[in-house]
Amino acid sequence: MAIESNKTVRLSRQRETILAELRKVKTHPTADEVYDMVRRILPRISLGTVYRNLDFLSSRGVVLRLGGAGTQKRFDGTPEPHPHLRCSECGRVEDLMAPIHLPSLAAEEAMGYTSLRCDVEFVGICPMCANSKM
Amino acid sequence: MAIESNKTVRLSRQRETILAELRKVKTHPTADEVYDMVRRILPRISLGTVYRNLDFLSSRGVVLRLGGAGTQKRFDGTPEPHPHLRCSECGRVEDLMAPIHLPSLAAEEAMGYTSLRCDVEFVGICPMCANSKM
DNA sequence: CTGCGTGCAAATGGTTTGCATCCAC
DNA sequence: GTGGATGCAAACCATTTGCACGCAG
Repeated sequence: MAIESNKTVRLSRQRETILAELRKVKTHPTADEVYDMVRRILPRISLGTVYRNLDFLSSRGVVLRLGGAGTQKRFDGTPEPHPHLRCSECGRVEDLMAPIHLPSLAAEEAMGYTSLRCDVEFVGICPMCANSKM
Repeated sequence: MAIESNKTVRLSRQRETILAELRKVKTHPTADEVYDMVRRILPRISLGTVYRNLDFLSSRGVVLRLGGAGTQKRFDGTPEPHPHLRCSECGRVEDLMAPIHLPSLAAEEAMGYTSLRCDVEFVGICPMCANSKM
């Protein structure tokens, strides 16, 4: 789980395609959705490979793995942390357009934690779900 | 999934105990850990009941369900949103002591979302994990 | 050539659910 | 007495993993 940079990194067609597809969209797809997107290009790719590469890419900071409130994890082709807007009903996640002042922590407030980054997520009900609820 | 307040709410020994135990600790236990805590008092309680009640309580806003970056969900006996500190290695979650200015969103920035709340989570490596890594 | 990456399928593990029974109101 | 809540166990479903083969370097 630690950072190991001493292995040869290979650029397979699968890995390449997964990253390209993820960067192509502005949504924040689940692994399953990435699988669907990539399968249109590489029909024989397996879901396991998608998971492995999404893991690989996010552990290197190339993409962002969004933990979030829902069950499934979602992935973001933009590696810089930025605030998200999540619908608690349908689980959809989008980028927040309004610029937000990201809170940061002084060293003496971090309680000894290192490599700190900050996740900000606004959770609410999206217009579509608000409609279908009444 | 919508808010329904027209049903009789019953206070079972199990529900009562789960809430009491959750409020008793300052940690943010997983459902499994809550199960262990409550089982010391009600040995015959089932894990399913714990999940059902944690669900029930968090859907009513009595406790907080922390989505977070890890796999398992964690629960917080304090219902008011407040920033958390999560270790990316061991998954432990604690409250952030330093007061943080919680970002908020003006209506015109919310992109039509309603019932907005803001989750802020600092993710880093806790002192214990930092040690055992080298 | 080497060994990292893949496809496939089975295994895992947290969470949910169906059903008969129980008990709070 | 009645219907919400429980215990138990099976079902779910996203994610992970073992293994033999394939291909990038």
